Amino acid sequence: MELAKSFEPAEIERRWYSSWEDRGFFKAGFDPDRLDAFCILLPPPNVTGTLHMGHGFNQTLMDALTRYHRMRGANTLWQPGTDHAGIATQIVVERQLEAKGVSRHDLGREKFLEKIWEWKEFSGNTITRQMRRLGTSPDWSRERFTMDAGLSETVTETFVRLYNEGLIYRGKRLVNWDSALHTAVSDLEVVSEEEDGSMWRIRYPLAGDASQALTVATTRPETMFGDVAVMVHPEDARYRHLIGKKVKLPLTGREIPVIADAYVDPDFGTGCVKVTPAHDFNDYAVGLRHELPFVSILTLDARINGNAPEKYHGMDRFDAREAVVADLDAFGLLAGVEKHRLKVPRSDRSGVVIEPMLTDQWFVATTKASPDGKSLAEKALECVETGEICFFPSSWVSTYNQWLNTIQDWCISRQLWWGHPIPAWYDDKGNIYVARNEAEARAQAEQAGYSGHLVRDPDVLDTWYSSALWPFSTLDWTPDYPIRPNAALDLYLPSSVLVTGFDIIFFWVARMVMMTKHLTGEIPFRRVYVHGLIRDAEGQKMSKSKGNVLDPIDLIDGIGLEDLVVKRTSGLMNPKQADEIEKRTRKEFPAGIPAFGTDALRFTFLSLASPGRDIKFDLRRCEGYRNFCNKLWNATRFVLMNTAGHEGLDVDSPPPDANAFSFADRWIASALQRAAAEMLKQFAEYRFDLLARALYEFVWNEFCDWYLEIAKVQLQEGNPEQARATRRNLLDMLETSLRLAHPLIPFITEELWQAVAPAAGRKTGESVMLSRYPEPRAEKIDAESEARMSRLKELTHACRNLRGEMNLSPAQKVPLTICGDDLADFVPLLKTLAKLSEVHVVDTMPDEMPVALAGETRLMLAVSVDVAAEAARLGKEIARLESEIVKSKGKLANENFVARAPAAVVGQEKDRLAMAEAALSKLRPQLEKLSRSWKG
RNA sequence: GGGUGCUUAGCUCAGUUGGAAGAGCGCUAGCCUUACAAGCUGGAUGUCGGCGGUUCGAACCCGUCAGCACCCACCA
Repeated sequence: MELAKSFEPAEIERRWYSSWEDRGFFKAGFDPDRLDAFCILLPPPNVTGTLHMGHGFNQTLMDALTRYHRMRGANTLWQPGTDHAGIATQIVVERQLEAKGVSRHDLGREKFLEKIWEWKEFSGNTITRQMRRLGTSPDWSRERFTMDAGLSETVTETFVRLYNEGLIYRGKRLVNWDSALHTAVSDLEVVSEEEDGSMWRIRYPLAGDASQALTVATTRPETMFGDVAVMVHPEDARYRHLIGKKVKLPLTGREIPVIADAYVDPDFGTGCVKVTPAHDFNDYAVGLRHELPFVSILTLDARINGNAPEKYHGMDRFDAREAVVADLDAFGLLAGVEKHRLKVPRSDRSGVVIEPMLTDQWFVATTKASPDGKSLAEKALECVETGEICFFPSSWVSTYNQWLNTIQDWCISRQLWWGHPIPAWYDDKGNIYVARNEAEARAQAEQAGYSGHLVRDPDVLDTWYSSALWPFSTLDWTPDYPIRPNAALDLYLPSSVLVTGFDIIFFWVARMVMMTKHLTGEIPFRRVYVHGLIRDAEGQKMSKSKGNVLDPIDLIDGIGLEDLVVKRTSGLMNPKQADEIEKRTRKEFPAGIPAFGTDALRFTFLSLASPGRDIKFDLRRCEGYRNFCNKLWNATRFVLMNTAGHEGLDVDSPPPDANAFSFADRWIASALQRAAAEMLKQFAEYRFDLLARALYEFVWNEFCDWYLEIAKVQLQEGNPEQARATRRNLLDMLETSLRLAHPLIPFITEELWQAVAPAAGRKTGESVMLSRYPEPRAEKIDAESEARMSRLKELTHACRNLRGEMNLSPAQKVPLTICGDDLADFVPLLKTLAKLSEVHVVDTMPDEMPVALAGETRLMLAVSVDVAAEAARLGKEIARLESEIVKSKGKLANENFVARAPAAVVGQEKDRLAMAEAALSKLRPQLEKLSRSWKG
């Protein structure tokens, strides 16, 4: 098999993925003989979405883990699937209809849902297709969708259970209302940003005495029609005498009481607060405390309703604000207005200002005790507290705890059409029947003595409700498990590790723990690995509107500048940004983006995955790791070129004579074991950055830089048995390295392994995926060979350094004279590594120049020398040694140091001093001789 | 208001029980040395954010200040 001269990823990737998938290599393992089970849940991406860098990163980590455990022989399941993403998907399809001038209401619910299903069918494979480009290895045959029949049944079943346990309830509550999307949203779906606004001061005249007035301060004057009180601090001397009196609500004439509540901060605003319980969360609490009425003054699309004076009916809330202010001013009731920075709550999805709105909604009671005595939140806290679930890095525990300790009930109903319908039916009188289906609901109603018409609740559930069930719903959980057997649940719940970004710890992680623990009694996963966000090279979040989005597929395949510009500037919400984005893109990527291939991209993600950090994605890193792939590629070419056609290299042929292996052969085997052990350790600790580095350093810095060069010498100068040993060792090291690297860079390793493994005597036709991950073998660690190797490296560096300092051309081979014991093994290697014409080992050094030191060994290159430059070089070195000696002596003279530091540290210091003094004693005479010859 | 993380070479970042600071990229000098110019060899570069403390010894532990980023709650 001939390898191309350089690594060309595109064709390789195309070939291998389908071969793996077709041969069923990703399928979940159910082998009872295997001891370990390893399971990862794919955080289900939006079914109609496209892959972004965050997915790429997240999935690369999961795939590395999955491939690793699979190769180590565990039963493995990477459970894939997609999410229906209620609001997001509905918005997309509504926009498409809008473009044709049709609204969802024109179509009606059923037709609209049909349209969404059509869109799902059309675009639903995009993201899973893209995942395949990343080389991911989930069990596609088990792919699930949150709205599959089975998963939907689980949604219904769990809803009914939780309702029957009193953990789901319906009630009229103040909720976050998105007036554009016409739905409630949960607390987590509201984002507050500081914005410029105004604070108006409005006089509320005292009832019966218009000469007196309380001045309230408000940022939302239009809500005054819903005011039911004015409150002051009970101790506030300015207003204490007015508590219990009434004021006249301007523009309406309605009389409302002045109440006292310690919630008021006397130093803020005017110290008088208007109380609007139906449109403000704090006021809502005040209203409950003081048993005030709740007056809602807005319609569901945020227009003024009939509870306000007629003049304002139907006005948009912001128009009403202006009108109210103007009218107050006209009546002389406006006391003033100031600019004011305030946090404005906006809907995460639509961007409109959230309106607290009193509506009937469904909630999960997160802090209410369940029948077994503990609330969902308590159980979720307990799982982490006991260590059943561990976070990596562990610092996320406090975030998790803090949220669960202050959690509010979770609003799970959405006034949308796309999602899981709520399994509740109502009779004429509004009685609720929660049931698995209409027949069951009817039975309940009849039992209650009602036989009339039942109406199903029109709402659907929050998308995150079904996501919270993901750990067991995807494993086809049934209510009668474990009576009804389910091997997948037996083996894969709890899953091993959840790999996710911190942005969904609340949305998803905490809720999975609450629901899974309560409903199945099991934790959903044993570990949570929390990674950072991928940002652009400047550390900015990637977003379409900033035009700084990178598409992982473009990094794999490459993209021309013009295509990239078009991609980044089309479909913008605000087309005005296009020019700026185009300019920046042209500046940042003047030549577009080259094709790096999947393996390079994966290796980059892994290398950047340091814990507790967001990632500034730098294309140059990607380039560096593509080069690494190329290095591996060419190292393989070298090995194959030098082994092809030789006999006795496969593992089944008799092993070479033990002493045919050199210390270098044993050293590289030892180094490989250390690398393998390091990889295992770092896999266990989720230090993907460190394991990528361990591999990189071994392959490039040890195997390629040193061993391959040494192997050249051994092949050329060794006897046939030694050459055979070297060839076997080359194949062995390389074959093992490829297995070691496979979970990180699956495509290139498979391609190369197919050529290397047969040469090494492993069966052909198989896949590196089916091979065993290298277990570190401690007996291969060879300290003596390592010591000899570091000696050789030291000598080589000394020679090269000398050459460099003397400006010798790499082409110029020079003779070396060297003084020391036990150098015989090194001579032939040194000749090649340091480009020497010959090497003389002598007992005493002749008086010639120049001389360098490697440890205590003196070496000399026999070349004519620029005496002045050489004197300067020696002088510099001597000065360095002298300062080292001063430092060491100082330390050793410190009684405290000698007395208190560990013996090993003191010993180390003594050695250091001895070495420096010995070196100095050799260099000083050298410099003297040099100066004499210079003068002479 | 509460909480978290970060600050190390020009850039991006490692530094795992405290023992004389590392990598990649970039820079620089020189090389097409038959695996690789996506490469090889040599070189330069740091008061480890500031200040205090603990210690024989601090990038690392403690305190404090500053800057940056983020999360949660939220003052009408």
